[in-house]
Parts: sequence; C-alpha cells; structure tokens
Amino acid sequence: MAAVLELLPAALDGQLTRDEDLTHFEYFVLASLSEVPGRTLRITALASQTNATLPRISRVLTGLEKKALVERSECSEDRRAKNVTLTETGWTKLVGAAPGHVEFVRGMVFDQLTPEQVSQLSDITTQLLKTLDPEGRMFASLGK
Amino acid sequence: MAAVLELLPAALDGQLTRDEDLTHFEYFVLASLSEVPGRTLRITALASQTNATLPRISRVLTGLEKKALVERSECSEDRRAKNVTLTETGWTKLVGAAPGHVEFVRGMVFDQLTPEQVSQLSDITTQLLKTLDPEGRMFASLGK
DNA sequence: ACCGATTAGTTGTAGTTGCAAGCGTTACGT
DNA sequence: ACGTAACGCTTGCAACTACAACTAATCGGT
Repeated sequence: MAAVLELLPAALDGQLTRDEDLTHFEYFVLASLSEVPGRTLRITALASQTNATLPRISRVLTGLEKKALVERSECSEDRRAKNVTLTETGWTKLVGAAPGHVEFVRGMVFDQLTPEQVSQLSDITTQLLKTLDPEGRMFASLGK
Repeated sequence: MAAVLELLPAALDGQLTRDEDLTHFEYFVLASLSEVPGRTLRITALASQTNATLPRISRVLTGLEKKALVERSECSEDRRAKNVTLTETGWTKLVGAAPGHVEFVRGMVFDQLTPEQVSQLSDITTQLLKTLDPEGRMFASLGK
C-alpha cells in the first residue's frame, strides 16, 4: 500500500512531464484556475486549493507565467494581493493535455479495477479526506 | 482521490520528520534493510526495492552513514559493488520509530475505515501494484 | 589473453521545495 | 491619527532529487 503511494504519483507525473512538459502540480494549478469563474484566483486561495505553500506557488507561477500560461495582475480590492488568471494559451494547453492524462489515469487505475472496486475506492478516499483535509480545501479535480 | 495521493504522503513524511528526524524514504530504507537476512543488501538491490535511482540512494546512504545508522562495506564477490548493512544503532532507531509511525498511520487511515473497507483497500492496492510494479520489486513493508 | 561493451557506484550540475526573513500594505487598539 | 500587529507575497538559503558524466571493475567475443 505504501508502494502505491510511492509509484502512482511518480507514474502520473512522468506521463505529464513526457507528453506535455508539465509537472502534475502545474497541471493541477491550471486545472484549478480553469474551474473557477473568470479563471482567476488570488494567490493565497490558489495555494490553499492546491495544498501548496506560498513560496512554492509563487515560484511555480513565475514559471507558468514565463510560458504564458497564466498572468499575474494587481488586485484592486487589496493592494497587497495579486490575482492570477489562466490565459487563453493556458486554457488551450490544459484542454490539450487533459484527454491524454485522463486516458493514462484510466488505463493505470480504473481499467485495472472492477466497477465495484472503483466505487469502493471512491468511498474510501472520500472517507480519508475527512481526516486529511477537514476543511475541504482541495476539491476533486477533473473527475480524478 | 488525487487529493489523497497528495496529502497522505505529506502527512506521513511530516510525522516521521518531526518525531524522528527521518524522512519517510530514509525510514523505508532502514526498514528494507531490517527485513533481510544479515540486514545487508547491495546498493543496487536496495535502490530497486525502494524504487530509488542510484544517485539518490547513494546520497541518502551517505547521510544515514553520517548518523551511523548504516555502514558501507566492500563486496567480496564483486569489487565494483558495495554492501550496506543496518548497524545496531540503525536497528535501534528503526525499532524506536516504528511504533509511533505505525500508530500514526493507523489513526490516519485504518481507524477511519470499516474493517470491510480496509479489506477492500488491500485488494485494490494489490491489484494496482500488478500494473505499477509488475516485477514486484517493492515489497510490503511493516504491514503498510 | 585482449579490447570493447556493460555494470556498480559516485559526483557535477541544474531544478524544485520548504523554512525563515524581508518588503509593502492593511487592520486594529488606543 | 498613530503605532503596532497581522497579512500577502517574494526572495535567500539549505536540503533533496534527477540526469548526465565519470571512475573502477567485470563480462564477452574473438
């Protein structure tokens, strides 16, 4: 069981990095932005939803900004804060990456299990999240 | 489900680092050595069992050696190779760390699930490992 | 027996991450 | 209104990791 925790994230990360030159975390950031009205979030909110520290998000955003996938802009309500927006390029990137990634996850996980097991796994992870993420900061992303 | 993959390893790592000044990976290395006759393994074998690259194992072993938890020695059969042995200090460290860690995992995972779900989860992970680790390089460690 | 190819392990280098410290902005108590 | 505390984010630094290049030893074909 510890082995799954070790191997599965690495496998997922590997596919995205090879095929799309995105880490799983970067993908998750783009996906989080895409699911929000205006495709815009404050940096702290984004950090919370992706379970990242502020320094980590800050540096990853710098990288994504260099690739023109997101944009930072000043927040009018609070001049300390900044908004991050998914650019059109970022949206296109995400839409291009998603099918391959979803397909990979399906082949790696869901195709290996019976429909019953998939249902059981869903219940189990939901249950575990109550302890791991009591405030429900992280949401399910793209049906994963 | 992705959230569990993100949060659970971080939680496990955190407990060990706080309480024992060991990363989860270091703990896993010590545990792997402890389960083997003579508590000794060739470095490549250890890398394979822990799913680590050779450079990674090499540097982690250097760290563990500095703490006197393991020892490197020449391999008589192949002078390119080296053996790594869990020292008495390392064994003591592992035995001291295990109960707290096991307890933490239990509280975090198993206590949250019904006995039925634990059984289902075990079947599911076994099934997933057939794809993730077809050669069975990684073994279950300490009932996790 | 020899030479090229492979293997075991270590080290150089670059990229990622967390913690702590920093800068500027806002909120709060008086 | 003023000064201190708290907040939002970024940056310095140290630790960890992967990839590639390196050294040393063994294997294989001739």
